[in-house]
Amino acid sequence: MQTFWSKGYEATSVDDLCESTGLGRSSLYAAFGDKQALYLQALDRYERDASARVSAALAGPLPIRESIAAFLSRLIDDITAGPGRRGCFIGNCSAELARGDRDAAKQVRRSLARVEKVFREALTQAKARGELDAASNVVALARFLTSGIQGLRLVGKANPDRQMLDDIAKVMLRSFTL
Amino acid sequence: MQTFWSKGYEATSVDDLCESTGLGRSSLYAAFGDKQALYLQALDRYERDASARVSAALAGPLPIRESIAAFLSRLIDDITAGPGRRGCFIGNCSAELARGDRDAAKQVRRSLARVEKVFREALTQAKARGELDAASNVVALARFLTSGIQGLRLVGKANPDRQMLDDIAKVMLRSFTL
DNA sequence: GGTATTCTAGACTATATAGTACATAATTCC
DNA sequence: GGAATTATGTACTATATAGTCTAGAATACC
Repeated sequence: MQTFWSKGYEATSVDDLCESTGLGRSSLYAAFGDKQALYLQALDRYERDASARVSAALAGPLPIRESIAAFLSRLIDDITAGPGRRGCFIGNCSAELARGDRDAAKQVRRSLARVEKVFREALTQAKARGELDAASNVVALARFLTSGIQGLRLVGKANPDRQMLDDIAKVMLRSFTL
Repeated sequence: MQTFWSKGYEATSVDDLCESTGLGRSSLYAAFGDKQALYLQALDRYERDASARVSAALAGPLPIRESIAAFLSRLIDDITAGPGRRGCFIGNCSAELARGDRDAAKQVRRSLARVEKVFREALTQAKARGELDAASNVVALARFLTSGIQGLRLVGKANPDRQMLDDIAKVMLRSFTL
């Protein structure tokens, strides 16, 4: 997963995968099928990790706006201080899948929908608690967040500048004031 | 440019480029240098086109919020009805190449900065005309738009669903009310 | 019109890559 | 402990690819 995430599908060779997994070629093919199958499994693993992270960030007792602010702040930490310039694996896949890989496209849609759902549910609860305007469209807000994260990670990949990313997050957060 | 845009760097072969340009191999190499040089030139061309499009969209007599709304609407038209699933060439490059190619990463930063600048200048003028809150941070707003477009194009690439993209644009626009 | 220069097509080279075959090593199971 | 099964290392195949080279066509120049 790390290797595909860092290098992308096309730029990752099976030899790279053997090295990063420590497996021989035969074992790799026996365990995961071909390169594309392994890619999809890596993507699946990433999806679970990522949606769990979002879920955990929103689960606390804090008001939703604070939770989202903390989540975005940690995201920016990761972009600027993490093992740089990898972006979001799902976003990378979406960008690269111009190749015409229908399976990968389907999985990207599923992953994005899953993240959107986590946001939507948290926002729905927050709205019920009165933390959001009663007229708020939680579906639209969840979609906005999902897309916004992709934007942050993508521009942050090319230019991991905290001030810039903080600016973006700050404007995003204004959509979640009561 | 079209070919690199549609297929990405790694997935585009020199044969593909010969076919789409109608040039033979020798002519291609003579005219543009190697594959990477041609890629950077294609990216440069895209940057000029894209920033000119943004510039034109914001130049009219309409209030800035209307201009941005119209721009986003046309962007969504393009994502949903255009020759599908290509995303933004700059964003694709950021996703694919920011990993190792320093030149490409630099050009992506420059392109994003150029778009940001176009937004910033238009927003500054709009603010002076009283179309934005006097306390607006036009730099942050410009960055937010630049990033937001990347997000739209990226999620729209995987899932060119107008309703979803309209939802996102709607929330984005709320940041530009007086 | 003929020579010099530039351009172009396609063969060619060297290399990298995905996937397979097969022999050997490890493990299981009785 | 030994046979049967499973896992693994490595050589191999077929193919694709970036970039070069050369012979010949097109063009420019006088």
